[in-house]
Amino acid sequence: MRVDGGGPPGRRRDEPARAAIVRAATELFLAEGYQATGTDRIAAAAAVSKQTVYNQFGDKRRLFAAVVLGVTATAEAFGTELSTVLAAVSRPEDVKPAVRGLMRRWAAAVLSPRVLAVRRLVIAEACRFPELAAEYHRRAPGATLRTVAAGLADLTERGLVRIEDPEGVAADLAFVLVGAELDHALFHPGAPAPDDERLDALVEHALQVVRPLG
Amino acid sequence: MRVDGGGPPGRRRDEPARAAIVRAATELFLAEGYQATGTDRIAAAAAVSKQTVYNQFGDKRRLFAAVVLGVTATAEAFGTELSTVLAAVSRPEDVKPAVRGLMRRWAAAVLSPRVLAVRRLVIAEACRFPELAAEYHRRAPGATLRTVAAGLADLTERGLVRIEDPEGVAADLAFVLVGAELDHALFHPGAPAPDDERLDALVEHALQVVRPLG
DNA sequence: GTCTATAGCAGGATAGAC
DNA sequence: GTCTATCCTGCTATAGAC
Repeated sequence: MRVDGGGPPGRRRDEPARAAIVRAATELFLAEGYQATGTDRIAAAAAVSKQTVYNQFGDKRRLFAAVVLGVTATAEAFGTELSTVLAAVSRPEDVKPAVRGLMRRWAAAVLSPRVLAVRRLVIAEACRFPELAAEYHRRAPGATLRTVAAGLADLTERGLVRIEDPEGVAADLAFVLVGAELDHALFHPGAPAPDDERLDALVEHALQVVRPLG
Repeated sequence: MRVDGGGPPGRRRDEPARAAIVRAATELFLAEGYQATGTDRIAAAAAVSKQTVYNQFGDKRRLFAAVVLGVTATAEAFGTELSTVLAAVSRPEDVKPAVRGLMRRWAAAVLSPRVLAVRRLVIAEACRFPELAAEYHRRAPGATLRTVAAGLADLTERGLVRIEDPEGVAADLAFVLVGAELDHALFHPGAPAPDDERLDALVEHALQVVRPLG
């Protein structure tokens, strides 16, 4: 068990180096890919020496793991935001607006250029980093899906909606909502993200198709 | 304009070399990825010299393009099969079994290990080969979707079903059918393909969710 | 822990004989 | 067109001084 501040005072000084390396590596990996990004360029972008990278992470694979697991933090933050929104619903007439807003932010997040780039990166290296890919999937898209399912189950328990299979409905909702756009975007990097009108249309369409919420 | 047989007789003899190289490169790219596969290993696997690879394709990028466009042939064959099946439906009571069979084969194809590997490969290189990725998407998943939409429109015109938005229904059908499995499989290489029971369950679920076909 | 310098190796692409 | 042999560049990872 480690207690913050229990170590020598100088120890916290090396965190900026690690953080700078992770930040630089994240941007480069997302832009150029894992294999095409040399440790030289990562070190230069982080303004440290190449050896510092190896001292901090041991090898390039572990740096990659740190990068991938690092970007899941935003997904976790998004998940807690989702559950907060759904937990705040108390009247039946508030369900629909809340779900609408939730889906809109969900779609915008999944289809954002950065999240798409992360998906491409992890999928690209899934064969070489199978456990890492599985862990990313569990932490990011999987966690969001489970959060939405839990929220729907909670709404059902509180009598605000009537959904028998929350996991199934959450999955249907997700893939009717963003499936086509996500599929297209993965193969069209650089294509513009959906604008506000498009996002609204996606939400309306999904609510129309997935009956228990329409 | 080129006429087959118009060239010197010896010309057709170099097609086996090209084909062998494409076959070998396809297997290696799918298994190891584009960047991780050296031209040396491709040449060895094709039982030709490395120089022959460069004589035939100029550089590695063009070989990659030949590989990716080559694997779309099976998708095109699948598309013609789909339209044949739907065009053969003549009685209203034959629609549902035909659609069921179609969806089953569709799901099995999309979730097959080989097609998944192709998806990972093309997505992995989408940033470096944007036009190629777009062309693959147009020829393979896009073409299948358009074929299904055209089939649904044809069934509607012949009064066998009543679908107002064939493109939309085809897309919803596709992503409710395979969206979750596809998403999971892309991040879990080596995971077993869905068995027959699972495929049947996917089909039933999709038919239940997408109303115009249930 | 951090730097400069370098080992060791594999990659894509080419030269030149046949 | 096909082969063998080679060039050169870039990579990951390490050595050794401070």
